[in-house]
Amino acid sequence: MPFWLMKSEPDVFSIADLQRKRREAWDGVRNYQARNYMRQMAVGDEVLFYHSSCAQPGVVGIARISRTAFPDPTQFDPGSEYFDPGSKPEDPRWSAVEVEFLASFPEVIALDALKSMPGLAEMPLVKRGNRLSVMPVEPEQFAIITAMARTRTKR
DNA sequence: GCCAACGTTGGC
DNA sequence: GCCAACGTTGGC
Repeated sequence: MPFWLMKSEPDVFSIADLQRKRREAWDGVRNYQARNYMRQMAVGDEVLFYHSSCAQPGVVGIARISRTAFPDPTQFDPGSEYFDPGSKPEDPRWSAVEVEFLASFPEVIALDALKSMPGLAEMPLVKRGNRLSVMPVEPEQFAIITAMARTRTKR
């Protein structure tokens, strides 16, 4: 089962928001590489939920894909900040998926901690200058991060 | 708020 | 198709 990591600014949409709403469309992605990854997602894929552009950036929980890629409605909405006048309804440029809440970690797995793990060195997330907001995660990497979350819970 | 890194745009 | 200018991301 494939695994992914998706970034969200908690001021805009946090893991607590997802927990409360249970399911939410993941829209507004306007990067082709990220979009292409979203189009590869399958129902049941697990997602590391990452908080970015905040006081403590890091992985904060787990979500699950509950609907595969569909045309992102915000691209056709002139009132949306994600409106894309170049995208045509007959040939939508941008995709969204739907995610479902699975778990919220009791503590943030901080970016610092992720950077210090040798097994995570190949993740785009920890590489300098990388800004990708949706990325695949190797099963081994997913296991390391969820184990970090469990270790923290026990202390 | 700063700024490095990177993606996109648009003139040529 | 090149590439400079510009905009955005995201950690700090």
